[in-house]
Amino acid sequence: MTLTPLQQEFVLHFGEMGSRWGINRTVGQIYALLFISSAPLNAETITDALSISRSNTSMGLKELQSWNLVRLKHVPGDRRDYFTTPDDLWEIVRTLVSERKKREIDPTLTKLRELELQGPAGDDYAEARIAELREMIEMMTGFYAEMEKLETERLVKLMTFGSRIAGLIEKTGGMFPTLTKRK
Amino acid sequence: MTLTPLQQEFVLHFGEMGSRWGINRTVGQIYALLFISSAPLNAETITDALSISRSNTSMGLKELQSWNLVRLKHVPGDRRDYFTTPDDLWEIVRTLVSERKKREIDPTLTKLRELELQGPAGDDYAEARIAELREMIEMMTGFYAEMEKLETERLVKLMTFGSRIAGLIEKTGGMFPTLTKRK
DNA sequence: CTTAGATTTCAGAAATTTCTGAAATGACTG
DNA sequence: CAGTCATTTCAGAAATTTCTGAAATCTAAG
Repeated sequence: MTLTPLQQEFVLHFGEMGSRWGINRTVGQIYALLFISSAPLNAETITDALSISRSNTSMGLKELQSWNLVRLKHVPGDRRDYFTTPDDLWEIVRTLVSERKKREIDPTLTKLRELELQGPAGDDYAEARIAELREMIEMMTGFYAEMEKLETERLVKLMTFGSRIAGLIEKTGGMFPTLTKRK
Repeated sequence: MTLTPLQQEFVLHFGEMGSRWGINRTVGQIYALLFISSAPLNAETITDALSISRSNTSMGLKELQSWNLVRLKHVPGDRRDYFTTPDDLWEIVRTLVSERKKREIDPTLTKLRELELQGPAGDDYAEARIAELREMIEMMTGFYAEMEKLETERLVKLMTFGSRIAGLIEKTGGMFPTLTKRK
């Protein structure tokens, strides 16, 4: 398969960006290619579209699968595996956020709690700082847990009118007295 | 300077995590060390607390400065540079988010717009996909721009009562008619 | 059971990133 | 403006990550 110039440039860009994230260039390229392909692709096709080795493709796909970022499809009468990305961009974003949280945030939260449990270490400042950090992460993950429950439609509304919401808070003292009275 | 076991473990953890982000181990460790130190530290101190080379410390600090994650202080009568992290965790988070946006999101948005301007490339699916992605990123960065304006206090409220807000949207038809009538 | 894809694994090669020590630069002090 | 201390730069060394080709494994079909 030969890529159109548009595809080519898109794929290369995501390869570059991939490195700024935690993922490597090839994985970024594979993902980008699947993302802009209307039909599922098999490993062979990816391999020659990106001019990489077959084994590299295999590892890249494995990595993407471990992130839940690609879907496996089967074409009747063909026993090769075909891959796609979900059509729904929101689904993709949700997956991305949730996986990054799992890998980047959760282990840290666990570690911080662990450190706190080890009890007073005679280093008040460090202890206070760790507690403070843990509390902030807990607040943010708590918020995230709530957001996670919302359907796409409401999330879009929230984002589209985001800022007004904050102003709105001030006007809801009656509904949520604890909300405006706190602190 | 010798680290307490608590500091040691904290620093090592952030070194590890650093790699899962885009930053390297040493940079993560330097940041972690500054974060849990009550007073500003100079390069020499960091160098021997972490057992790394002086030049590595210099490069790490430079990197952290380019991220705006670290503040330079001066101790009267001492001409060495001293470094700290901001006391306010919210400030740190804001910086982090804004820098990551600048490095990870903005260049992609620019690239996508650029690709769209190159005009019809006879690849309808890819073009549609790119437009869709651009729109989503625009919505999210728009939302972010609004959030950025909020003071900490309101942000905390928003996060603490996050989920209820979404429910609230439904009840504000009178205030924001376009909000509930859309689509 | 055998054969023919298809995919995965893995050890080493290649590429990239990180780290170091030495030298260069900068900047304050007497 | 010479001397001292602090910081930065940089070329090469060391470490790590990524990639490849060959071999191993897996799976469906005959």
